[in-house]
This record gives sequence, structure tokens and C-alpha cells, in this order.
Amino acid sequence: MDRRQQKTRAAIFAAFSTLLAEKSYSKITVQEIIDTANVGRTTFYAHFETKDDLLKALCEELFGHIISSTLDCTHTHGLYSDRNAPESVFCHLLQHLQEDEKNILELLYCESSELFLRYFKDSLNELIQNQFVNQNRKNNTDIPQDFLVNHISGSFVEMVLWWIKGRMKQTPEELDRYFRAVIEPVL
Amino acid sequence: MDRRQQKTRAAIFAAFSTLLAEKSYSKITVQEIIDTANVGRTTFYAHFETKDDLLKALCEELFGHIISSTLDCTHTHGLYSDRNAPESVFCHLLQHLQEDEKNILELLYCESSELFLRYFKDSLNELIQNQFVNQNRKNNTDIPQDFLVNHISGSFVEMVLWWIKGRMKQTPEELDRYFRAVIEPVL
DNA sequence: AATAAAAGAAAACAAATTGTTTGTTATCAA
DNA sequence: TTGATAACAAACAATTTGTTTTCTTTTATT
Repeated sequence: MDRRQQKTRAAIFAAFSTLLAEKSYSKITVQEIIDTANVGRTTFYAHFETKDDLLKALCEELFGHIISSTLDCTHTHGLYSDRNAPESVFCHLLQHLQEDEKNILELLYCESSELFLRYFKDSLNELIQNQFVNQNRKNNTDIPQDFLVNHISGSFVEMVLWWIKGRMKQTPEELDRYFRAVIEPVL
Repeated sequence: MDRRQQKTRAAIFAAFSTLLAEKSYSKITVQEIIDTANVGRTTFYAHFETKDDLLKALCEELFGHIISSTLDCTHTHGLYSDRNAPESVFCHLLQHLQEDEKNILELLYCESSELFLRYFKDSLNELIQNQFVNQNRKNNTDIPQDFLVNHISGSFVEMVLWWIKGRMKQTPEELDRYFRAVIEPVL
């Protein structure tokens, strides 16, 4: 990609992030993004069709590598390979979040965090779905599989939301223990 | 309240609901609401300060009575009074939703359903919180109580979302059974 | 039935936002 | 070096927002 394009893209992402830390998504205007990023009006629209489009792109940029890195992790271990194994997929995800390579946390700690977590949940759903298929687990209960998949990814996302809103006082390992406690009985 | 006010309020709510069935919340303009409701511009702003304000009012109108009626229910039984009792609080809530006295379902089956369910979750959180306090339950695990409360209300809302998106194929009783299966081990 | 108070309507308003177009300049990659 | 590409500024029509002003209609009360 053209070096100029990279710069503008980065500038717009940065401006958008800055604004999201200040105010909610719905109150941010394209105009403000343009001003903050200090790019021409035409330039913005050459990169993104709408504000929603920008949000989507940012989410992909942010969650893409976390998810794919986690996917590698699930190839070696399962969702919860071993009842005592410290490296569960969920712990992995939480650690990634806490390391915060791409300043995700600032974004997640904002009024519009739910917006981001919806994207996150979609990716998560696929990931967990695959796990179920691969492990080819038989249901001891007669609860539908997609209910369980939704329950797990949903609970995880709600937990992250709770974690963030509570100013992330717990370590990823602690959280993972809580999550195991409420999810393992189901599996 | 003045009969005229009631009528306008109802007209605006109806218009808003109609529009929500067509398009997402963020794309609905105050102008459209005014046109659809067939009320004067001044009138709208006399009732609601902003579109967000309207949304909030609608949510209170919709969920208010469901929650309070459920509150009565929790006074007699607990969250899950008896392991075999059919009338759990959750089943109660789901039945209320399905009966759909106030056409909530049309609203929940729209692009912006998550918006409504956020309001719902807040009410739910209080309700469950109170249950915990009243029952004065001792934790056999060392999982924090507010984690559990969030887990339960979060899971419930995610389940309802899943239910609605899947076109509500399950009965409230079925759903309640699923929910018990994944939640009771935690309690 | 008369009346004062309250609510609604219509029109106009400035200010801001959106998405597009046009012509020009700067930067990149080969 | 040069052709292609991206960025820019300025202007644009259309739309939206929230407010103000004036006038009409509907209530509730006497």
C-alpha cells in the first residue's frame, strides 16, 4: 500500500480513537474526525464510505490479530485442554487484551465499548463453534449446541465488559478462574 | 395527564416503533419521527429533548411493567425457589416477553435490539442483585458476588438476543430449562 | 356556557453536517 | 525523471437540528 495511504489511514484511526475516548460514537461527526486527523474532506471519503465503515475497519484492525493468534492456540490445546492447564483459550484472550499492544483498552473503556464487543463476540462465536465441531463432543445434556456456543461467547463478552467497567482490577488469571468456575460445569 | 399529551406521546411512540422495524436506530431522524407521527416540530421537542431521550422513555414504558410484575413474583418465590418449581423468575420474564402485550417483540426483532436489551440488562441486574442480598446466600466458591450477578443477567440477555435472532423457535419453558442447565450449577 | 390555561401547529431561522464535485498540488514508485 | 496516484482546498446543494414567534385548538374549571 502507498505510504501516503498508510499515513492517512493511521491518522484517521488515531483521531477516531482519541475522539472515542472523549465522547460516545453516536455523537462523533465525520467533520470532527476530519479536523482531528487533519486530513482533507475528500481524503476521508476516499478511504471510508461512512463512519460505520470506519468503525468496522478499526474493529478488524484491532481484533483481527488477537483472534488469529488465539486460533493458533486452539490448534494445540482445545478450549480447555486440561482441567488444570493454565493456558486456556480464554486466558490467552484476556492476556492479549491486558498486554494492550494496540491500545484496545482505551477504546474498550469508553461509552461505546459495547459496540466493539459486538464485533468481538461475532469472531468469538466462530472460534468456539469450530472448537465444538473439532472436538466432536457428544452432549451429555440435550441442550442445543448453538445455545451453548452462544452462552459461552456471550458470557465471555459480558465478563469483559464487567471487567472493563470495574477498571480491570482483576488479573487475567483470576478472571479466567472465575470464568472456568461458571462455564466448566456446562461443558 | 392531559388527553392531548397522551395522544401525542402515543403517536410518537408508535411512529418510532414503526420506523425501528424498518431501519436501524442510528439512521432514524427526528424529522422522520415527526412526519410519521404527524405532529408538529415544536410538539415533539416539548415532549422529548432528543432522540436518545425518546428511546429511554420508550424503554421505561416497555420494560417497566415487566420488571415490576416480576419483582412481585420474586417476593413469593426466590430466583429459583425450588429446583423443580416451574415458575422461575426467568421463565416468568420469558413468558411476559412472549405474550407481548406491548408489542415489544417487534422492537426486539430489529437491528437495534441490542440497544433495548442494554436497558433490560440494567433492570435485571438490580433485580438479581436484590435476590442475592435477600437470600443472604453464602458463596461456596470464592467467586465475587457481583461477578455472578453480572454473569447471570448477562447470560440471560444474551440468551434472549439469541432467541430473538433465531426467530423464537423455542417456548419460554424450553428456554428456561436450557437456562437452568447452564446457570444452576453456578448457584 | 364562558373562559383562562395549556397544548399543538405552521413557518421561518441559523448553524451544522453530509457527501460530492472540480481544479490544483504534492508525493510515490518504477 | 516521469507518469500515476493520492491528498488538498473550496465550494455546493441537500438535509438535519433545535429554537423562536405567532396563531389556533382543545381542555378543565367555574
